[in-house]
Amino acid sequence: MGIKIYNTLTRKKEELKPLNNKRIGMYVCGVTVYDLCHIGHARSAVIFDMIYRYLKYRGYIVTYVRNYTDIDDKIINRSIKEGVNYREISRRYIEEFDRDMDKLKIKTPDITPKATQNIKEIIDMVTLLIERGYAYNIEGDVYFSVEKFRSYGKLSGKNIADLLYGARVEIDERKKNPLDFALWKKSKKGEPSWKSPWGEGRPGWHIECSVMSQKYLGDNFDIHGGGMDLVFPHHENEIAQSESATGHNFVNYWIHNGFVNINQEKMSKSLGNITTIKEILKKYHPEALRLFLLSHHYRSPVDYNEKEIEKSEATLDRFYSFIFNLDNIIKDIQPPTERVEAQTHEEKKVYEKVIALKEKFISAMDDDFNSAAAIGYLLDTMRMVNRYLSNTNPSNYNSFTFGLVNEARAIIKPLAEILGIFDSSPEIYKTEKRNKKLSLLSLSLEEIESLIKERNRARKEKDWGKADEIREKLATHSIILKDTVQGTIWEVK
RNA sequence: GGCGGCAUAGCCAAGUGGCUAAGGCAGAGGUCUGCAAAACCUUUAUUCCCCGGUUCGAAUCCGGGUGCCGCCUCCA
Repeated sequence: MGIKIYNTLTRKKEELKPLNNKRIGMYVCGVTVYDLCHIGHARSAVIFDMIYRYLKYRGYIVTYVRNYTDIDDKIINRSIKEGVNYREISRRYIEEFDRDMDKLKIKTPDITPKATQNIKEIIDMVTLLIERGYAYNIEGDVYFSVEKFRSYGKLSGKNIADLLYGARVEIDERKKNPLDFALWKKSKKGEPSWKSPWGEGRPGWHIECSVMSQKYLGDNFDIHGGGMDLVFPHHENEIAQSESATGHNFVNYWIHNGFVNINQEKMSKSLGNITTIKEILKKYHPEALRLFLLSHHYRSPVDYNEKEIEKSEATLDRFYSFIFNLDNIIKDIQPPTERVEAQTHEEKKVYEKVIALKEKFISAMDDDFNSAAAIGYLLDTMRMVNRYLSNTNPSNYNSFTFGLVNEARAIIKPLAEILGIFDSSPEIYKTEKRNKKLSLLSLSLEEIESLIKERNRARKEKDWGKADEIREKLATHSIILKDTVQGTIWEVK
């Protein structure tokens, strides 16, 4: 059994059958670069990054295209507001986007085209659509005629009559149908514009994705993705444009990710609850955000709040402690050359659990990328190994123990890499997390360390009162102390 | 008005016809510790919004009800 994908077009889970054997073309709508990216963008990026990584893990050769919409009303509005060229706005926010993606460990897609670099191709497709009778020019504005495309509405499950009935669209008397959408917009004075057969203007929003996907992936390709909200009208319009232009089927599998709410409310400018990636990463480790997002099925709506991401952070801590323990156990040991058979009932149980992880993980991911279930299996395995280790006296560790630990590490590592979490070394993770938290504190590193020294002097003299006093003082600054055999270590809560 | 989705423990969440209803957080008990913390172990839903039906068997399928949400306007 291969990978099954929920296809928005058919509303069913379907087995993935690529057009070209092991090759897969995947296009995901990127961002309009007019502002900082928020957690909703992060979700889409993380989800499709996970899908991209997983498809590659399963042996597919994926060509992943994600565009930048770098010309649009919103960009123009912002440039007018700030009194700078629109290119300055798009350049700035592309940079910000790339920085966010980098921090979230999003793999860079194979191709990241920009709309403004494809103006010639856009004009060509609009010309073709006019020639074929699907589009018409009115005083320099070119519209797509939805009535000409027979299956308009097939992706979103709507039809033209229903859409018109409840429509809140502005009526433009010049359009043949109120639902007709712009392929090319005549530019106003001072706006960015390109020469075209219809006069100076710029592309509409939908046409760029039709053009860029076709250019890099061909007339018909495998996967097209984006946020749930893009189903209508954006993706519906893409289908209309592309299928009208080529005369045949456009995309085989449509994948859409669910939305992120903030404290049970929809994110919106008017509510003032837009939570940017930047803001979140100031306080929390990027892997905590990834884990939070991937712990929910990609199609479900997700409610973001600080309590939830702190839970994810706690899980991450636990996981890295686990890896740290494993690493310590096998640190000074030569890896066993022969697999040692499990002897006791308990050994057999834990060994089977470890060996079964990979298959379970894959079967969860094969089933419409169920990363939440996959993470569950990972944590379940972790608990089983911990149980075995806690029931075994370190002095009784034998070649089975070392073999088991080795095997567990070898199985977990590549699976964690698919999710982009549990992927770092425990030391790096700890340092990154500590530095992040420390930057939010009023205490400096030196102050903390000198207080710890003072406390340890008091402890030596068994002055518990003073020692506890210092510990509490640090606690009020969110510094948690742990007295271990190796000495006192500290962490920022 | 049209189209679509969701409802599983205190909370988050997987599971869509049959093995003990994953996993996480919080709670309780324990190991460790000067006391803690962290880490680790154990434990926590006879039941899946309600009512009816199909079936040998339903959280899962069907019908009805209730509640929540999304899209139809720029939006990831």
